[in-house]
Amino acid sequence: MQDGTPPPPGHPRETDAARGDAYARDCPTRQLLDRVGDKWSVLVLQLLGAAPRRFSALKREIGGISQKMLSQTLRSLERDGLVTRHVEPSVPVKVSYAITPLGGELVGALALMIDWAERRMTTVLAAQRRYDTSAG
Amino acid sequence: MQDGTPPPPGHPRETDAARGDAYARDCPTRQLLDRVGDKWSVLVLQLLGAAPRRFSALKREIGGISQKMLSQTLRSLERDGLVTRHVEPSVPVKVSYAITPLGGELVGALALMIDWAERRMTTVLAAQRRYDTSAG
DNA sequence: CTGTATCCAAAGGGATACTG
DNA sequence: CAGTATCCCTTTGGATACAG
Repeated sequence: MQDGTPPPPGHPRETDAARGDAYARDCPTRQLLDRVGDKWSVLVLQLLGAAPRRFSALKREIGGISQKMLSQTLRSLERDGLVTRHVEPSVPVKVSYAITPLGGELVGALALMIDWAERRMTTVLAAQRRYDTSAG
Repeated sequence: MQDGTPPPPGHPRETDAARGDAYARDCPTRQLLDRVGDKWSVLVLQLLGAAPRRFSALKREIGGISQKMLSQTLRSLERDGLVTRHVEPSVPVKVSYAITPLGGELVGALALMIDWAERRMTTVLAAQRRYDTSAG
């Protein structure tokens, strides 16, 4: 990586050589994906990005998510400062979640990726089939 | 989801009601994250997005990735049509990987997300610390 | 209604050894 | 050099039961 191959843009510079494990671990992108690359986070963020919702509404709309995972995902997003939690002290209790400004930013930053997925995933699926049949 | 809460933008419409598991499974975003949300794919895509590289170069630059995972990640990206593999029949053999136009598109679509991560992950980390100390 | 706790199966991923 | 195969530990996440 010293003249022929330019480094990829947008990474923590490091002293460049001298260590091998630098690139992966300080990488903010990896830190982000460690948190929202799981099975449900982006889905929840998107829904909350459109409008605040109750726990049960999220559960119903996502469909396929377990109570445990929804709870866990929401707690994680709350911890990250991406969503807020509001408890209405009624009986039974009502809890609603909303996106924070920071979370809204992230949803915005994910928009292009989501767009790409919607336009191109069929192409990817097709490539897979080609690969599987020709090499399979 | 019929008047008060608008649906989030950019999702497969469905017949809307009648099934619970719709939202999650047809979602192209989930399909994408299932493939590139893993530990190494985005990192590899970024590197190859900047310039083609040999297997060993990737291994060295990423540092922390095992041979097995690099191989597996590259195979998966190749299968998805995001990178190409070129074998130079020398002894020992030299294999280099390059991004495809489709893969380049994806790297572009991820740019905003990566940008956000680099600008905001410290904020997220701070939020986590606040959450952890206040809630104990 | 909104969780938490437990149990368990499956997937992810590292270390190591081996191959062309 | 560029993989593949194996072993094995860790993590993820679903099902279920229970609680405020």
